[in-house]
Amino acid sequence: MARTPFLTPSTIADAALRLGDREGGEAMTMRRIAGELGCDPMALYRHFPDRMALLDAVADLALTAVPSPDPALPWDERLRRVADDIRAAALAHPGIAGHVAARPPLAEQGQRIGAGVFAALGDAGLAPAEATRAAQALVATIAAGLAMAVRAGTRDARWHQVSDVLGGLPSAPPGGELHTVGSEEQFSYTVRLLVAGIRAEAAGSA
Amino acid sequence: MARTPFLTPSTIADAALRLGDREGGEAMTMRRIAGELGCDPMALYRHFPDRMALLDAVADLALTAVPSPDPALPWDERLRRVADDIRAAALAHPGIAGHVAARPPLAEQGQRIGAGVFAALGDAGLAPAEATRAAQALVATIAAGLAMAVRAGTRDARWHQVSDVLGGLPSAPPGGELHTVGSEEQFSYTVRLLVAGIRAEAAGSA
DNA sequence: ACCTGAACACCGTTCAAGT
DNA sequence: ACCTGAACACCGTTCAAGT
Repeated sequence: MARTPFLTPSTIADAALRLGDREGGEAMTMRRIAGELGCDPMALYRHFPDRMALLDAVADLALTAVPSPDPALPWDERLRRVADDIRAAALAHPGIAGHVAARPPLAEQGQRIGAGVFAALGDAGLAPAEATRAAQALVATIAAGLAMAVRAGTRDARWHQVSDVLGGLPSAPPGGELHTVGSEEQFSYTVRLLVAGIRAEAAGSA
Repeated sequence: MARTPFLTPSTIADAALRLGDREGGEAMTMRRIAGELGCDPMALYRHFPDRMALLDAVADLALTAVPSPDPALPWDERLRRVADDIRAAALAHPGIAGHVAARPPLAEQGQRIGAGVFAALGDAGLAPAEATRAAQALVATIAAGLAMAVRAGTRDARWHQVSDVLGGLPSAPPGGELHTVGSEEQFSYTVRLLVAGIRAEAAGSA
């Protein structure tokens, strides 16, 4: 009676995302996802080769909320916005955010967003080969910032020590000025640094 | 007879690192680390509160090979070198490299290296509060590049698709020019972009 | 003080059937 | 074609003893 009539990759990913939202990332086991759907754990293996592939699909699903970069905006604004949007979309689903950070999705949504990033870098004046490298750098940076946010937001107290460690060094600033590790401000700052580097690169090769 | 007389955090971390080097990261379970030492798995809990804390110690141990940045060098050269050195030290121990990337060590070695980074950023002309933010950005970038290298180097075929995906976009470069995801070149390029951004930031606030 | 051993409450995944 | 159920080979960790 607790069984759903259909089982598709999409209904499975939906159920897993829902479960992760409700009970956290560690709850997303094959057994408990199956429980959410009212089916046997093994039924999932008909639609995904293994657990990682299932989580990849959930991660991609979470990125549907990210708008495609608007070509009417300046390229640097587009890059900064897409970074913020990816961060926000991932953190809206804390259960899968860690997976998004650890394995940037390359499925449907990932490719859509990647194309927007690539176009923005082209408009920045980078040649295709440079744009590819810069896109990888940007993906890595977004992933890293997101990973920090995920851990800072959950129970990794170690991350609060980063500020303490740096703050304890000679000539450190008064504590109040520190940006929290994983904060939106710190994320935006890092992306801004990278975008400034891209601008310098584009100017250098122009 | 297969038992070691002493069990200390240091001998445990050594054994775990050795095991990881020999049999890979997944082999570093409490049970198998204990097997390497010839002791009961529960004996490890007398020296570490849980598995994560043990792996943190192993990760920090792997960073002993990273030289402290040489203050005689220009600040940007110092930053680029320490990034390369961290990457090399982590990849020299593939079993723990993923953990270094996922949880940048904050213990003894991490603090030593962090102090060197902070000093270099001060020499770049950044005020302490800015240097703290930039140091966090650099740590995030190194961690992200390292994470890419770890996955590209092991069995995550998905990562080779990144180039394919970007390469399949309109106006993509000829395939041969692409830097492999996770390569040393791509890592250095990303760090270089960030350092260029830091330089721009320092110039702007000078 | 330090280590052990059995047990608890789980995992992902394979395999042989079921309908 | 699609799903099930039992089983395999593991996990991290708690708890009550041992020496």
